[in-house]
Amino acid sequence: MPGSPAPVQDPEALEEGGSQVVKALQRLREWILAGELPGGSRIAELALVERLGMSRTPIRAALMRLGQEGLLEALSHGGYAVRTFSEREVADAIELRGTLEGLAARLAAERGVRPAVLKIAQACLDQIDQLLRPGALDDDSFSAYVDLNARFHKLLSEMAESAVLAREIERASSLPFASASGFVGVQAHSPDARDMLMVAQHQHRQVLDAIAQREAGRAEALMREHSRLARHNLSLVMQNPLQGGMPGVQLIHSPKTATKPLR
Amino acid sequence: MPGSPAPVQDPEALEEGGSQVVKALQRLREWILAGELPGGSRIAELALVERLGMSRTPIRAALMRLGQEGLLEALSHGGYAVRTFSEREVADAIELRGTLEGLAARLAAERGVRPAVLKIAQACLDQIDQLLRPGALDDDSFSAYVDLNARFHKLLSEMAESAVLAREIERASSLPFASASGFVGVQAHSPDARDMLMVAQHQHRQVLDAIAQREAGRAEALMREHSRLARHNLSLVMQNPLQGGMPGVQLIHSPKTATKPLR
DNA sequence: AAGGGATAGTCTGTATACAGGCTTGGGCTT
DNA sequence: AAGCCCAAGCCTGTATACAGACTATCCCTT
Repeated sequence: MPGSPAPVQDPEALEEGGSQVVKALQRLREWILAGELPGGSRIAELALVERLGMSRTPIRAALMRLGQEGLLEALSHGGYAVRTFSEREVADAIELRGTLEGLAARLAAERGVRPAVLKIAQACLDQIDQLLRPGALDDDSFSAYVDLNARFHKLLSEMAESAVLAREIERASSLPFASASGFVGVQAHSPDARDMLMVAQHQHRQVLDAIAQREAGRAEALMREHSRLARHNLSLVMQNPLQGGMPGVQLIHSPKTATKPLR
Repeated sequence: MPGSPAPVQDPEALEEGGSQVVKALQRLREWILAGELPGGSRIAELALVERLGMSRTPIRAALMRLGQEGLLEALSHGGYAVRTFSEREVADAIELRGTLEGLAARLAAERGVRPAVLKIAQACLDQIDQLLRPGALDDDSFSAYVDLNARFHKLLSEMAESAVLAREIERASSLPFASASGFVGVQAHSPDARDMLMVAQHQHRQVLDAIAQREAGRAEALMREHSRLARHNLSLVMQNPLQGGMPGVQLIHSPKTATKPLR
């Protein structure tokens, strides 16, 4: 009998994170990327009811959303499983993001960008330059770089002033290893780290210049090429599986591991 | 008291369409594209409970999904509204699809396609040729063309053998006016109709040839250009708003109509 | 008369109950 | 001993109940 008073919303549950659905989304994403909920494992809603401390309804909503995001795989007979990715699928996802960002850069160049917006982006790049000064490359700098890099990429996607495209770029970047900043930390402690970031930063500058100069084709090509850095980092990780580089790596399986034995 | 027996699933409800969620999705899409549920109007779940004859749970699932598909807009204070699109947004969506299909064509050309698959695509184009023989252009032929055209585009997206990309192309084509076949019927009764289809068919042939010859750049450029036909049809519709061309046109508003007064 | 506040109605987010189906384990048969 | 059948348990899809919040209308005050 549902008549029991049952506080519909635990006050503490709302403390942060808005609705229960949002909270479930965040926690689930964390768990999947951290490797709890290992790749390929089926997700039982009831288990999540316990672990998340909420009812099935918001959990189901979160699972649906993660399914459409691509982090979960909808099983044919109902339910979800944590998805795994082949190296090629990850490479394709990176290529996809690069293509979309290239399109955004091209549209921005063709349509023109307000000087104020260009200024903001340039300021963002200036901050990155500060971080990359020789000898200032500690962990904090890396973390700051990741933030600024994400910000610059977001600014670029907004320059096209296309809600449709911006949304799709965000979608394509939702997989952590497809996102612009996903693999940056891979060689955080490699001596080559700074060199690669310098290359990336050069590309940032060139893209912004191309957009400012209304050189659409150049802007597009540059953004595509820029995404190849992530792909390079991907192959580094796969060849040399040193841990800790990135959340979610354990979801990438080598090609020979069967993709389908899930069920 | 929920103890009432309450047949959980009305047997008639299952007759066709699988689960209730799928049924709700189909009906809602129909209604939105047919112009019931006009653009901008808020969707009340309870009204749908009556009209769809099912409970709120599957309806909510369908609404969530349509929201992520882009046909509905999530309101800030909860609930959904039927989304409307500016002409530029539609043009961007078409450009997006063209870009993604271009990427698929390029990947297919780079990676190579099994001869058997190429044969199937060629057979598909042969069938379209048959339809386009002079003088055989009635409504049935148009309907058949739409089907074959959709099939060819789907074959192309599969040639890249990238699940990630195929999925994204399907997503980008989910808006009817962004899909490859969306605007085909626009000038069904125009004297120029056959001419344009001939152009499209020529591009189909060239793309397939480029892929077979492993000419990746050419394949990509051709698919992008191919999407410009849809964009041309879009501008035709907007200049000359003769009705009946396509389901969902009423969701496209002229740029001056405010986009935000929803709430 | 106009504006502000209070109240009632409606709606969404969440929790829970129920039914059918799939999976899994054990027992039986050959 | 191995394979098949049956039954029990769990799990998902669906329906419904409840509580907080927003909206809109109406009345009161200035």
